[in-house]
Amino acid sequence: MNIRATIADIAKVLNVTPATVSRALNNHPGISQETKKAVKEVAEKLQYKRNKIASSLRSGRSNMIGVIIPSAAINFFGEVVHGIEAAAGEHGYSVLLYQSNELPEFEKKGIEALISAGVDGILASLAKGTEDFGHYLSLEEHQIPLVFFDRANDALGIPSVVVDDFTGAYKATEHLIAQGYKKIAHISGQQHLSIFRNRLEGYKSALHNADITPEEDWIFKGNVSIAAGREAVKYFLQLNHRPDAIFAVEDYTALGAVKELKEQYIRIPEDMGIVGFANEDFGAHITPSLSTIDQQPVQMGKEAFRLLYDLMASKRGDLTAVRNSKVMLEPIAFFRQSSLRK
Amino acid sequence: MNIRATIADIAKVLNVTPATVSRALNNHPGISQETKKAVKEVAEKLQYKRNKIASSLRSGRSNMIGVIIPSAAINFFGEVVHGIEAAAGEHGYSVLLYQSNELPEFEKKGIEALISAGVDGILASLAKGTEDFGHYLSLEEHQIPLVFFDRANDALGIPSVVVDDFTGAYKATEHLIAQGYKKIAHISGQQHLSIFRNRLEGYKSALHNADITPEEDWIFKGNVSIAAGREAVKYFLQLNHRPDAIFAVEDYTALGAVKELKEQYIRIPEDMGIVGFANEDFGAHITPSLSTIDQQPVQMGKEAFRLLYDLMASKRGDLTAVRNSKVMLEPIAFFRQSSLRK
DNA sequence: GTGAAAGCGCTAACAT
DNA sequence: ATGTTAGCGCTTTCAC
Repeated sequence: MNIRATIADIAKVLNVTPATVSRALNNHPGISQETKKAVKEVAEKLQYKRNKIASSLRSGRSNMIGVIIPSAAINFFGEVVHGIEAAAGEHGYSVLLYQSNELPEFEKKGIEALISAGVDGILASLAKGTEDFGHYLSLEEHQIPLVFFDRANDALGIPSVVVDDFTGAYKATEHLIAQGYKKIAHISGQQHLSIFRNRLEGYKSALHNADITPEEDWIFKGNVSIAAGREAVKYFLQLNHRPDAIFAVEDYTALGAVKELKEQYIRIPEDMGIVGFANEDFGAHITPSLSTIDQQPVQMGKEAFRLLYDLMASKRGDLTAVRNSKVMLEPIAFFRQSSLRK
Repeated sequence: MNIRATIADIAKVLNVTPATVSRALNNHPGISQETKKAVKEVAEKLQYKRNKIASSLRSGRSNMIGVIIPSAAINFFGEVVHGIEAAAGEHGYSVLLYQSNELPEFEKKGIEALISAGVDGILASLAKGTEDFGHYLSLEEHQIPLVFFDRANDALGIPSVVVDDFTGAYKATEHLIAQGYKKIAHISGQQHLSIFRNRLEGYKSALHNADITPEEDWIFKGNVSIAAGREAVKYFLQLNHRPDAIFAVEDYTALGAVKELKEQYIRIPEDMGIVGFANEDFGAHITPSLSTIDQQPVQMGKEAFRLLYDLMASKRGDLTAVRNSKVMLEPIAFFRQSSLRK
């Protein structure tokens, strides 16, 4: 069986037309059960596999979606992709993956590649540095639906799936307060990404509700990286009113903070409590193990696909229904050694 | 510009035929320079993008390759993918990524999906559990070239790119000997994967060359996981001649060992030296930091693509030239706290 | 150096 | 319930 069987081959065997075979294979309504059965049997016997290329060309749909992630090396995104793949698979969609490597130029190239690969829709999580969204907006012209997950920008009116960052940050901060920490600092991220802004707000709100007025100095605006975590710690340690706890916007930043603190022989959690965000794999393995907020990545992937699926279905129709829709997932707290001093 | 420009549109503007435009765009020899220039200018102006679907259908080539990895969450594979993407991009190829999640069934599904997506070639790294290679061998029937990277099986006669595992293991073991460890154990992996077998051999060889005769007990055959590392340690610790160092087949296994040792209050590296393999991200972050062997993942990805590229080029031609070709990369040692006691 | 014509494999109007 | 026909956009003989 060296050459692939086509619809015509099946048609010939059964003395029907290719159109009938196509319809049978696609479970069209107006085809008799017997014909469907017969067609499928022959297809099986001939090891027929649908030629997606031809199908796409004719139908204008590819049953492929594109996914753009900053980096597959970040565990969280790997998990989201699992969720996406699971949901996509259920609906007969394949997933094309692209890594932006946190670079806007790569993002742009990725989008172009996905467009010309003929994907029916795109799921994306923004690179940290992306501030110009032109390449994303261009998808509209191509009638290719787009859904953001995790790293979204609310101002664009593009549907998104995120964890409830505000609540997550609130929980983290509240927990540090409950552990008896008094001067809780925050290492924040790029403010053009909604998720980072919302975490900052959640942090502020928790302090406010506990009648704590944060010093200006307690908020360090970094760029979300191990290095930023280290810098932030250096900065905090030379303050007059040195903080006694840090809520970091994200686990890698928290990791940088932990490393720096250890090198400076500051005890965690005794002298400084730490909570991160994202529940990255390494958090459970480092010493002390890292408290963090889980973002339900698999669930996030599934929801993101579901949203995109609806958009693709209603493509030429009522887009406004899903416009601006935003799915929020509940964050789950994992408190470990780095913040448990009681 | 809502609807995509086609070759026919360009042809109309220039009063030539679509065939000429196609040839100009593809830099065919028998087309005048002026025509090429004119065509390309109009294409630019009309924002023409080649419809890859149509192109694929007609030419039988898609300029896409598929990559199957066990898990994007394993850092190493993410890096390899970077390398693949870089090399592929240079040659105008896009990359379709599939995660097998270490499950042979998913591997099979992935291959089928990639075939029907019309990829021109496949790069794959085997799932740990894969022992039946039928789905890979079926690619031959489809004339789709295949190259393994990292997790290969030599017996299949399929070209592969791997790090020189023997030498890497040798270096790791030699280093432990140099650090004064006397009873060096090895946690091994599934023996049907060449890389794991070769690491075992490298380990044995280094011991042999140092006139150390390994006890039978010192080799623990695990399944490459954190859990396996823990089990191995439990096993080693109850031996009469308890080992004083462990060379683990891979970093996650080493991590399991480290965790277990720490829980049992056995000091690393004083009482037990540890070396892993793969240079996973977390290795630099845990305490103590993990000694390991880097596999040059980016380079590996680039080489793998290059091999596949050659295979795709010589598709109908002389396949035997590249048959069985095996690229070996030099492993690079990173010795950190977990094995440095001098 | 360029044109004419055919067709990759499939699907979707329009018939019947 | 099925057949007929046409064509998605491109590439590739075969002409000239």
